[in-house]
Amino acid sequence: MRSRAAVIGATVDLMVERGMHAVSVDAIAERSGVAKTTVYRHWPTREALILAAWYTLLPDEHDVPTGDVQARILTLALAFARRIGAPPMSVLLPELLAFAGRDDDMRALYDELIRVRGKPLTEAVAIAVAEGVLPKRTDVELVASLILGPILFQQLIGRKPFDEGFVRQVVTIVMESTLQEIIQQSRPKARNAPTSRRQEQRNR
Amino acid sequence: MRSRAAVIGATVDLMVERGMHAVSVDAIAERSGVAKTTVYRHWPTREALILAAWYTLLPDEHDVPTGDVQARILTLALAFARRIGAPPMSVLLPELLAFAGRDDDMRALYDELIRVRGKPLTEAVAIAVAEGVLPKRTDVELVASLILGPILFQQLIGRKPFDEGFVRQVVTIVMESTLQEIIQQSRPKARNAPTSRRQEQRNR
DNA sequence: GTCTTGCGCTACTGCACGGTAGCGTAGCGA
DNA sequence: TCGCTACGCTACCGTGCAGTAGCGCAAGAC
Repeated sequence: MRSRAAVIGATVDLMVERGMHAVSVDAIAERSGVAKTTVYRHWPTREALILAAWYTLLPDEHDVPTGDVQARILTLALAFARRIGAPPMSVLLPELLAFAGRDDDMRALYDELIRVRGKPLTEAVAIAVAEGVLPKRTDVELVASLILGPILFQQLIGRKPFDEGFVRQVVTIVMESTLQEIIQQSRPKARNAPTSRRQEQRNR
Repeated sequence: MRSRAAVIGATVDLMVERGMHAVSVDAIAERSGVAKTTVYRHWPTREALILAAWYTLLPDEHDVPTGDVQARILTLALAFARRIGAPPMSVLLPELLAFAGRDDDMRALYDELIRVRGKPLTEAVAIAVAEGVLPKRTDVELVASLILGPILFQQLIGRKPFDEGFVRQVVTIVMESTLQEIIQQSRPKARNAPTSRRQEQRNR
């Protein structure tokens, strides 16, 4: 049983270095110093091993930061930025995303990751609403997207390094926006419909 | 020369279906009805073929929408949302992102994609600034991130379908925000520094 | 002592894949 | 008619890789 950790560790390392699809069991055995046969004694297939390695990367159900809501939201946004901006996540997240579209197990793993990672922030936003920091009827999910989206875009798409000032700025803009009446659940539930046409020409 | 198009087409199809890394030359030959040897007469290696197929997916330097700036920005945001929300991009973008971190050719391809795709929006935002729709000294890149980020987040990370109302809402919030004094190039250039500490406690 | 657990090692099968060699041929312009 | 271009086809090589078989060994439990 003492070989499991070594194998999982080597697997994660190799996934980051070469990509999930390019990790061979032979390479894992060599890197970990564990015999290939022993690897197969613990996991039935290569896929199962990769999946198991991935699950060790999921966070535990959490050390939520303390302090007032504003500070908490900022802390969570900074943590998110730091995490997706550096290995292993900066490398593995796109791959996981790609595989989640094709493999059911990876899809389940991904959903779990999003669920666990997303909860603290949406909860914090909900508390902000409850405490009156954000107006009633605020669309919690929308606010989360408005905060995390730009950070994701800058770092993952723009490949810019982590920038604390940028994160602070985004959080401030979203939280302080006096147009928050718009950030509400008032829009029609119609998804993908050409119907919605409410807030057009508001040009000055 | 009449076989090139068939080969490229089959390559793109297979990339979407199986992922870039899982496309074999044998499969391409079979799918396209072109002999494997002929494939190698046009492209020296598998990698070169994959890259060539990718380059056909880049947009031409553009049909920029017309109309006033506000409408133009909205149109561009909607186009972005539609594109990344559906195949082939919904599947291929994460893979390209992953490979761009490891392969120099893919990196160059990716940079080109971002450059061509990103230009119209940043230009439109710049025009909006010039015309006074957005305040002077607005940080153009920041505004672009604030618009595209949430859309990307919703669709790619959240795996939500395209939602026109959502896109409209995001654009409206960013464009109409009266806190736009903050959306400016005033923050220090210090990247990654623990220095910036300007807009903390603004709690009410 | 002996039994069990966990592991190492060598050797092997089967297969998919990248890439090449060699030969044949349909079409087209001069 | 000649020759050139673009292509098809069959066959092949080498290699890397998933997964298996079989044997042996050390250490702790009892």
